Amino acid sequence: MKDAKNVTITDSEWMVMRAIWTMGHATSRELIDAMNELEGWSVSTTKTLLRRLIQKQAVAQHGGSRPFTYKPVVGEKESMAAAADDLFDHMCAMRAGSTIAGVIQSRELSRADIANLQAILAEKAKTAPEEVQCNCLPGDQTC
Amino acid sequence: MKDAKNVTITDSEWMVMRAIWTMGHATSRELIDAMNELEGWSVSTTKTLLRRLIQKQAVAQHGGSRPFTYKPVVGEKESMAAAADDLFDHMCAMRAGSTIAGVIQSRELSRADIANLQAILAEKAKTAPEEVQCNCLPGDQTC
DNA sequence: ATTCTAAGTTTACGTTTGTAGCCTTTTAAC
DNA sequence: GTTAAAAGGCTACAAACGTAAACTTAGAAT
Repeated sequence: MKDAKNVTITDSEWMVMRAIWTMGHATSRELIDAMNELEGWSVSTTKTLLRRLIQKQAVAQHGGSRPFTYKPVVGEKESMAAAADDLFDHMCAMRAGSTIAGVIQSRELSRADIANLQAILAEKAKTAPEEVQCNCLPGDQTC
Repeated sequence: MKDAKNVTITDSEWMVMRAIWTMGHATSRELIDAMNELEGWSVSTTKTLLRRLIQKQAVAQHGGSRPFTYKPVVGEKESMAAAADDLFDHMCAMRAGSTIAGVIQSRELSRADIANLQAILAEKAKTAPEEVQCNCLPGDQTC
């Protein structure tokens, strides 16, 4: 799998990627129909997005003749991690904790998810610093 | 404080907001200097971003005469929560857990942050479902 | 009162994004 | 073999973004 870190997927493209990831592989027809149903997009819109995704090598065309099959090149998990990292990179490091707290509260998580997070936190607690510094401006300060 | 949900802050604008949030309030001069040091931006660039932030009412101008003082209208915490929610809204609900796990692992968290997250998780565990459904396509399926 | 300068305002411009129409090949059907 | 319907490709176009130059006005200094 290609490194998702180097591919920036836009909001609209993200919708197409979700469909492809879920389907595993799909023809343009299937994607066009799915996007039409999901987002109300016209045929052209999905085609354009698909083309752009191929251009940025997030998706690849397979099969020698029409209709081609389209498959993801970047993984879902990696792409999501990259997007999340990107977001948190833009935010104050000091506030990451409370932002994560908000996300956890607002999302549905399975028992397994929660157990996993608890394990990670327990491990992380061992080496956690007393404070995290604000990294918004040069020099130390609190935001 | 204005509802951050209704204001979309772009990546560049986000940098300016961080500075304003951290400073609490600032003159354009202070912001221009900070952005120049932080991002290497020209005077004009910071001025443009500031204007756009005022336009979308994320920042307000204060004081009757020059130089004006600029203050945040939207809160940092709310804006971060809105941005995070926006991100997770675009992702498969089924993968939220592992994405959060990735974030927690890659970010620095204070002891207090961790304790807080643990408390939230303990509470959430009480009513957690066995599974979270994929919500990428119409109809049930797994991605 | 005049002038200089910092602060603020207008305009600009290439790129990306969201959204979509139209043209051109294939393949499938007759 | 000719034709119609898909699939694919090319073009378009307004809005948003990132980045910045040029112009104008209001205080500050003389």
